[in-house]
Amino acid sequence: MKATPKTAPNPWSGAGLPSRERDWKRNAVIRAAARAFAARGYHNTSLDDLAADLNVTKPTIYSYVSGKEELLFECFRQGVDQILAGFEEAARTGGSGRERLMTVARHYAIAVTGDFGWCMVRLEEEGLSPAMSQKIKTLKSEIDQGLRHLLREGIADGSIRPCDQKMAAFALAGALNWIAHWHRANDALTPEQIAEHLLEIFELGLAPR
Amino acid sequence: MKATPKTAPNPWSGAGLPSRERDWKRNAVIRAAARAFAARGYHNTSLDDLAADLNVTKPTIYSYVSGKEELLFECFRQGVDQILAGFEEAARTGGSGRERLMTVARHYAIAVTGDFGWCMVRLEEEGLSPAMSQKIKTLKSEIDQGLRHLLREGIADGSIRPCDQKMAAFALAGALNWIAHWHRANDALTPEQIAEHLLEIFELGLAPR
DNA sequence: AGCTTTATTTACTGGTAAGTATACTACCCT
DNA sequence: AGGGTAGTATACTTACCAGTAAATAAAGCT
Repeated sequence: MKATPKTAPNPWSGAGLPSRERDWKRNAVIRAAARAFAARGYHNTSLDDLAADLNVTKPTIYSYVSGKEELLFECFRQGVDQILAGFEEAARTGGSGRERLMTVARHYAIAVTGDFGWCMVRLEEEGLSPAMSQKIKTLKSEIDQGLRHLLREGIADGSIRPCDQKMAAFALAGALNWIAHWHRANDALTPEQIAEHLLEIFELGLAPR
Repeated sequence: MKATPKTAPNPWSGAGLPSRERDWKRNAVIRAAARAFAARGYHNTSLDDLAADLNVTKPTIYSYVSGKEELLFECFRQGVDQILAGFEEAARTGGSGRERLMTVARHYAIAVTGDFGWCMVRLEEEGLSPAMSQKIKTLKSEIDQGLRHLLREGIADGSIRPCDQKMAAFALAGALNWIAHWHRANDALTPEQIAEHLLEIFELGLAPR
């Protein structure tokens, strides 16, 4: 269990620390956790490991989050928030259903390749408290419903071919989530480019036109 | 950690056990492990839990497999084997690239919704021994290459529109793997039907024709 | 200065689970 | 029958790790 390379500056690095930075520190903890979970997996990352990454000891972490589960959930939520922001932007910018779907997909790809992508995609409810499990399901379902809604609207406005929205939403989510499994930070393609390519495949299909 | 309901008959249930059933028992262990991992997650399933599912004690499990890691790998491999069998069948039956892709997708969907689906899709190399990790990567890559190959051939024979094969293979694998996350055993759709629906989306695309 | 609060550490607890040494049991072979 | 062998169980060791109690240090206030 070696320390994750920390690219972002560490708030504990120096000595003098302005005091209301509590939130900033909390976020640093969450971000470091997300990186560590992505690199080593949730169960293979002990809070002592994480503390070491941050040059801090375990009880310090407990002063920012209630426990490991909350840490995981926060990572999950930050990732989901980025995706939900995509839906909001799509609603703001408007356009056809297909165009809005593209906007969402772009945000989705960025979120999924970011620090929180792993937590978002890989987090399962197994072994988590029922309350937590429920919150996660709700957020996941929100994304699913958002996709279906966009598909429906696209079909209504003629920008999307009539199709099984449930299946199409699953296919899209699957393809987008899967990016987290194969994308590497130094990949030749940017998340935006990946989103473009994937959406092109979904739009045009595999059969010759 | 309650016991997984065992639908398949348990080879220890009775008393008299024909002796050469060693392989059958080993497979029962692996299958039970796959079910338990899928239900409760790998890290949340102790070998004692698993042993209890089988009405046996932990050392017995160790007489069939070398440890938890091997157990996991066997589950993974059995799932992958089903998918690879799909490629073989596709090669046997022939047809256009697109038709063969459909054959593979059907097998894929069946594999992914089966007992070993979870292990196959969710297994990551984190925290596994390097040797194991390598074997897993190799098998995964074999599937990926198979998909790309089929896409290439489909493009060559004109049954598939020219497209980025790498991206298309990732999109397909993602959508197919994702089935394991949302499909439930009592789902209205059979794996075959799911494969049909998904492939239709991929073939025709989302844009109106 | 001294008193209070907040941030962080050192040192511990309790529980869980992987893996193992050893003993027991039952079948098989001659 | 008696000795071997495969399979299974009991009971243990070892390690790890989430979470906590109590102590210390630093910053702020009056």
